Amino acid sequence: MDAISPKPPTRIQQEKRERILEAALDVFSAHGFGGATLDRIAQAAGMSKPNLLYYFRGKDDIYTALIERLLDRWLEPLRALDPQGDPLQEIRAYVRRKLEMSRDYPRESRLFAGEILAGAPRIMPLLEGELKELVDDKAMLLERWMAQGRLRAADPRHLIFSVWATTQHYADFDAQVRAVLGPEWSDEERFEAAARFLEALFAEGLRTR
Amino acid sequence: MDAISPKPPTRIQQEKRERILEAALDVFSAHGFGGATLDRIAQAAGMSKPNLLYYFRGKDDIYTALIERLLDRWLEPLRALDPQGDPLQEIRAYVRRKLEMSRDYPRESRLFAGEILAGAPRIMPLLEGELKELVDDKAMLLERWMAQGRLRAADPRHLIFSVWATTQHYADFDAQVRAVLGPEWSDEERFEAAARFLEALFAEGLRTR
DNA sequence: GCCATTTTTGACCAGTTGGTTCAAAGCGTA
DNA sequence: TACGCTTTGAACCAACTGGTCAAAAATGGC
Repeated sequence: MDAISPKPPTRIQQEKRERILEAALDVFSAHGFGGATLDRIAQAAGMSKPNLLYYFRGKDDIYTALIERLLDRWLEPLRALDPQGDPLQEIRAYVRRKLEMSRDYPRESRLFAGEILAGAPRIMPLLEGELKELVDDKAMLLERWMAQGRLRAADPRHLIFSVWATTQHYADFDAQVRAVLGPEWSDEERFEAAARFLEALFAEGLRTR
Repeated sequence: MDAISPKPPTRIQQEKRERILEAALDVFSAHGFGGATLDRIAQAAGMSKPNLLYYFRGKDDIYTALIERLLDRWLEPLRALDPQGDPLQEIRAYVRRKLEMSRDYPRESRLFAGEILAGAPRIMPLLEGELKELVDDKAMLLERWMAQGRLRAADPRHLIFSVWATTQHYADFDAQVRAVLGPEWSDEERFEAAARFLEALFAEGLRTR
């Protein structure tokens, strides 16, 4: 008897769960939790609804599985902030990595944004635990850099917020960004212009004179 | 016969519509369009559902009425950017006003964010029209200031995006901000710290050396 | 090829949703 | 008081929702 893992998932189970999560990411990120339906997710995954419910207990189960899997990847860029590196270069690299994530994983960003927008009812413990600890840790690092005069003195947590806000904006508010810029900008041009602007803003805004 | 306005709305009609919109703002901003129900809005407005539907044609009608009414107030701070003023002071004031709106009208901000997040299906024409025109206009003003050397050269549209993103973050992602900062910050302290940080970031980031 | 297990599906269900019906109840005005 | 118009709510409806069930199909070890 194996109490911990009575039945190791088969290859087909993993594949199907993966296909479902991929489809659910599409649907949830486009319509929100309330606007998404199991039928739609099942159709997008190319299977029947009962079949989908054979692999997941229900709508909430799929949703939470998606979000939990997300958080790790989402925090990776902040984790990579290196205490040994040059402060301004580290922040610049952080901004760039975060912006790349908005470009490469916009659906994930929107899913996350929708959850927070609704008050984060399903992941509040994660935010108050794992996320807060990481931010507290990196805030201390930033404060150290500021005390050493290698970075302009400023509230480190609000600095982190502003990086999140500015970079995720290009995924979460993509519709607005496109509408305002007009159709004459390609995806690459938009990304490059945003990267240039944000790197300069933070570099100049945080450089000690 | 009055073709334009065959029946001027009575005082009671205006009051009831107002009460409904107020209640709908509560419900829509908290649960999103899909998650909101007419019953809930009717209950929040203190009336029966058929009564509510006597004043509005349907769920969409309420939602669009809310959003359209919003846009004007939302753009006011950007409109107030004064060509005669001092560039850095104008931007600083713009950031402060926008942040005050996040503090004073968080439900409106979240409603708007939800709409954009879903791809702005109902207000895309407004974004491509009114909003784009205003941004184009103010971008020219910023470019003029930059050409005069009164502001660091940078992409003016992405500058506007970054002001939107950083300030609205405190309304739209309020749940996350609170979770990360912890309970020991009062609303005023949070707002003051955010204002200080953002004003400094943009002032230093855009100042010519 | 046989059998137990896993995977898939069509049919179905109870609850909720946006929206309607219609008759009763206000309400201003003469 | 009597008349028309506005306002209200109980009951109702069709469509859709998340979720179930039992039986069929596919799979895999022997």
